[in-house]
Amino acid sequence: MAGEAVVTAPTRRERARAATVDEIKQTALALMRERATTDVRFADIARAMGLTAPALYRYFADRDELLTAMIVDGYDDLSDALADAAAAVGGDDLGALLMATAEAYRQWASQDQQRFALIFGLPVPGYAAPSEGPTHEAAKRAMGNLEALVLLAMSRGEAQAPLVSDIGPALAAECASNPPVGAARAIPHPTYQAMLHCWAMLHGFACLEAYGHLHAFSDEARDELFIAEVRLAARAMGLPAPDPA
Amino acid sequence: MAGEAVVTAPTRRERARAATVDEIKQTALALMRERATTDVRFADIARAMGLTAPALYRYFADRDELLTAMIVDGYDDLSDALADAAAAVGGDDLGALLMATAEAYRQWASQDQQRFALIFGLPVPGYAAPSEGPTHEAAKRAMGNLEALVLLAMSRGEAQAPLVSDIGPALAAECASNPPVGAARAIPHPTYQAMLHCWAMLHGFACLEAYGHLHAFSDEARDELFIAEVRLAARAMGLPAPDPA
DNA sequence: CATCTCAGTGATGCCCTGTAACAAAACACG
DNA sequence: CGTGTTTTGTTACAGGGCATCACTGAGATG
Repeated sequence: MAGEAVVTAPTRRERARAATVDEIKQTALALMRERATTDVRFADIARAMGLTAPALYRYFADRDELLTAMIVDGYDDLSDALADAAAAVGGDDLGALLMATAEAYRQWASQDQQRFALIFGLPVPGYAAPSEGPTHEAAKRAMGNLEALVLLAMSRGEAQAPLVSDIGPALAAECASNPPVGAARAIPHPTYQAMLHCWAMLHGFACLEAYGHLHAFSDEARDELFIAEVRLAARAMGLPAPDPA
Repeated sequence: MAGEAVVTAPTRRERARAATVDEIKQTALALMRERATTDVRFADIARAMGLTAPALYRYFADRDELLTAMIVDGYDDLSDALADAAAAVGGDDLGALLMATAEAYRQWASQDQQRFALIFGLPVPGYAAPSEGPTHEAAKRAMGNLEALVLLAMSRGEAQAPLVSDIGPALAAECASNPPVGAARAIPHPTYQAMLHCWAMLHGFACLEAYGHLHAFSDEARDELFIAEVRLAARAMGLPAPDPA
């Protein structure tokens, strides 16, 4: 019976539906931010939208399904934020690119604590993340941004030897045979290792700051600290040290 | 009426009560681990203990109160784990001390994901962290361990110049006047900065690993990676590079 | 023994999730 | 325009967790 009209333009109804789905996600996010929690009540979302709770089940089978959708959105948004930041620099200065990407990661985490927690934190109470699912995608994409930077540096001949050159056998084997990220094969292992170092530092800083564990410092001090840390990481990777943004 | 017997030894009843309080927390933790969630149901805890739910309200006014207690315990336990790891090394080798402390942090996060999330993640659903409360304590204590190491290195004359020596004015001012951690005043600012770098890296690695975002690597590769990262951080701080554990 | 305190229970109210049966609006088409 | 279908939303309800209350029984106290 049905099965034909798949490629046609979205009908009026489909557009309305998509808008509602979006409104639900936005409302849920707003509630998360307001309550500083990733634990959203379906009933509250509905109330905030002037609906009754069961209505939402027309759009999401489950509370988990909503969360999954929001997590996927989060991936995309973070990816976009990083890409946009890099694009805004214009492709010239490698150090500036790194700094902009790092700063974008940091900003995103701080301004979107809830989504950051959704993506990188423990699974939300009831939510069981599909194992081997989108979680790995997030990690790969985040790393992918750094990776692109390093590849660019190598192709330009601006990359220098990373600070630590020894590397364990298991890590070397895995990077060569089954690289965790796309083009890892083309990156020298020590450099790859330094990239992971950079990511860990970046992620750690973002977590600590986003969750308020760095609030003993003023905003300015945190900014300075972050810049210095990115410069340090750049040095570890053998990339040119970025200027303070 | 009452108000005298405060310093006396705990009575039989008090001991029983303390034991029950402890059993409740242990049971809750076991359930968290089992279900891979920080969301514990009061009813389930009671069931697991052979009680009915209302009985727990004799010991904790609230689900939040239980969580708060568990968070505080978590701080202490993490602190202890780090201190124990350092103590087990015996005070000789500075590099080994750093490696042991770092490894303890990592281990604790991985083996105790739920408590790690409890301490360093977003506040649990209902729980509103008292601003300026125990959260800062956790951060200070974690940093305190690194701090002690650096101070030890300095007193022994084993500390070298950190890799990045420039430091921003705001950070310098705050370290001097109102140090976020105890003895920061006595530590050169660039070294202090490198310490924070180390902590961020450590925390980031712990988070990524504990929450499964590093599972693209085998256990061995992760071990090697971690060792390399700690050595890199040691170098950044101007400490002697630790041998692989 | 009489009394008091406290751990624990069953019953209860409230709220949230998710399902089911039903009403009404939007749409499709003769 | 009118009729039948799809979609959206509603109310009603079962299931379960949180938290309170009034009550019982056991252990401590005089």
